[in-house]
Amino acid sequence: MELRHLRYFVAVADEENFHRAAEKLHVSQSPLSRQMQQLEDEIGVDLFEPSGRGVKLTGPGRMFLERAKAILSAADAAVEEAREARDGRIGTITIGFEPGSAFLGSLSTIVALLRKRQPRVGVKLLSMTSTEQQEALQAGEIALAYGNYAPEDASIRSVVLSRTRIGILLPRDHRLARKKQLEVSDLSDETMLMDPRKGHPRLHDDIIAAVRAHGVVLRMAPEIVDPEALWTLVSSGLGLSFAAEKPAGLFLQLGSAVWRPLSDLGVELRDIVMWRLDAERSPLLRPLIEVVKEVRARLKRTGPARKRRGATPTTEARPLR
Amino acid sequence: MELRHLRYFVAVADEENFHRAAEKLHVSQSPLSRQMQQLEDEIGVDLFEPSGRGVKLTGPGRMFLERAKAILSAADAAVEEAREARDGRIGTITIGFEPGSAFLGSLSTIVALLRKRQPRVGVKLLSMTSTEQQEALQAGEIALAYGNYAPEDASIRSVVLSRTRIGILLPRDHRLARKKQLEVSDLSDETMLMDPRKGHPRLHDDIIAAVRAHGVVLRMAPEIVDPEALWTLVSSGLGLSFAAEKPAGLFLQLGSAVWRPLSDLGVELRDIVMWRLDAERSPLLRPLIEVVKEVRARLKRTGPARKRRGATPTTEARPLR
DNA sequence: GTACATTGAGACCTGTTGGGCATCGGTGCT
DNA sequence: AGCACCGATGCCCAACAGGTCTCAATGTAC
Repeated sequence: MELRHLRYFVAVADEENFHRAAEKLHVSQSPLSRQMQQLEDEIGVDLFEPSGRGVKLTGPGRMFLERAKAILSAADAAVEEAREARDGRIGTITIGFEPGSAFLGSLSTIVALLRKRQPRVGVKLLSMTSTEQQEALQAGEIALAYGNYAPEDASIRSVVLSRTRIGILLPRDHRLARKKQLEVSDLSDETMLMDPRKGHPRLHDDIIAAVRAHGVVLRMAPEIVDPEALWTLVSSGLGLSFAAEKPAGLFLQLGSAVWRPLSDLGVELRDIVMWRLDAERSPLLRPLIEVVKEVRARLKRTGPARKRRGATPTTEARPLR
Repeated sequence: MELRHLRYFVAVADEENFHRAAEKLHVSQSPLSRQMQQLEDEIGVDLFEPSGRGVKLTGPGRMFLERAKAILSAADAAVEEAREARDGRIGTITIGFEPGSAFLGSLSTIVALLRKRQPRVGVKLLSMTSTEQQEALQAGEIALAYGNYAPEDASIRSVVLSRTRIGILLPRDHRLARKKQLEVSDLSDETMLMDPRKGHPRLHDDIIAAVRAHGVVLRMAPEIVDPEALWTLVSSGLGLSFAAEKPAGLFLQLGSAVWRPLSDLGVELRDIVMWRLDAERSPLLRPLIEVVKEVRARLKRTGPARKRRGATPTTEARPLR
């Protein structure tokens, strides 16, 4: 059975007359008759019965007519949908992001802006490490990556949305809390809480290496299994923790811990958006990349990528998660 | 675009490999490639893109795949449904009935029994006069007729389910109410209420003719527009009315009117089921006809078609509607 | 009732096209 | 570098969709 059979069948059923149906279909009556016989033979059901001049549908034929019409319009819709997808009006975009370490604020701004402009384009977010992001980008599994590390690959374009200093989260009544600004050497006698390495292996390693470069060996508390607990543990005086300056906002209400910049760590947290160069030629992804560039321009205007180190410290901070 | 294109497309998309897909489809790789090119050309969308060895779907291709699978299974379902309809397992049966005058009790029994045995067969009830029934039966618009008059046509088979005497409905305190049994001549001085002729033209005419045969000319009240009001009007003493013995059940509670048999009217009300002879060869209708015959047999057993005239009268009665 | 018009089915022919075979250029794996 | 495998392409053939003509059946008009 082919769609041709259904198209012919619908025409004959509508006209109840082979000649008129043939005319409408721009074929002659004879092949039309044969196609209908073929259809009836194939499904083994009589679809038409003689009726005065012409034919009319049998009971099963009436039911088959409804189905046939549905199938034909489904076929038309499928083609139309494919064309819309080709033009980027519909589809699904998959974005890989490093959880927590990314400024989800910017990511959600990007997604919200895209949804406003391309409401029929779906967005799927996948949480992954920066290494996984590179692989997924190359494999085409994600169209956009949102994280802290841009690859050197020339086929990957990256845009830095913002930079954030990494400092230290410490109890309000800790002796170091009196200093406006800390140095790595200050940490040599402290117990450090670190959240699990597997979430951000590279950032984790970079921090450890930067500290080691200062000749400081950190005393590490056992890895925190539940990163949500980090702030609470710091507040309780169990240890200090590295943390980004920009807040996640969730833990600020508590106020029993404060954040101080680390002047000589040399590691900063960056929010970077990455995509494959060839993505810029995709009708589906072009609007998304437009949005990313606009968001970057907006951030540049409001706060020109805080590059001045040692600026006013703030208690606004969040754990590295 | 034909279903073949979709079948091939689904196979290639599933296998991500033209050779394997061709093998599965029992064609060679070459025509498969060409069919896919043809499909892409027709809808104007690239569905596949090279990927290592083999191919993989593009974004639009993935969306088209879902649609294609849906269309193919819809086509299979349509064929399966047509076959089920052919075998009478599904479908819709239209029944024409004379409203009110039919013992709807038997009709609903028949329908209920059919629904139990063929739960996927729908029943559509159309209200019509006996004349309309004959025409609709012949035209094939209804498969079954339920009414008071069977045609003489040899191509129509009819089964009498039950017979009911026609008597008189009269106020409880009417002088004739003292008699257990009335005769047509008793009506000569009475005002008769008749419901509109158009509902049951033939029954109406038959009664008039039977009365006239006794030389009695009825004094008629204006035709009742709302047949529901008949019982109330009789109770109010505005006149008498012809009525069947078997109750509709609705008006019996009132009790301010009674029913008496008319011994010499010679018109009785019959519940008859009719169908075209060729219906017995229809797989859809055969179970229905089976049910009708069973219901008749059951009625024969319980009350052998009350043929004895002048039996015990009853106040159970209903207007002729 | 007869003559006529119209219907769908069937025989026959033709042109298109789906399918097979062989080959080619390209690509990933060893 | 060699090899195996991939999809694309040219060429051929056979199947079949479609056209023309005809026919038997069935309504319809007179």
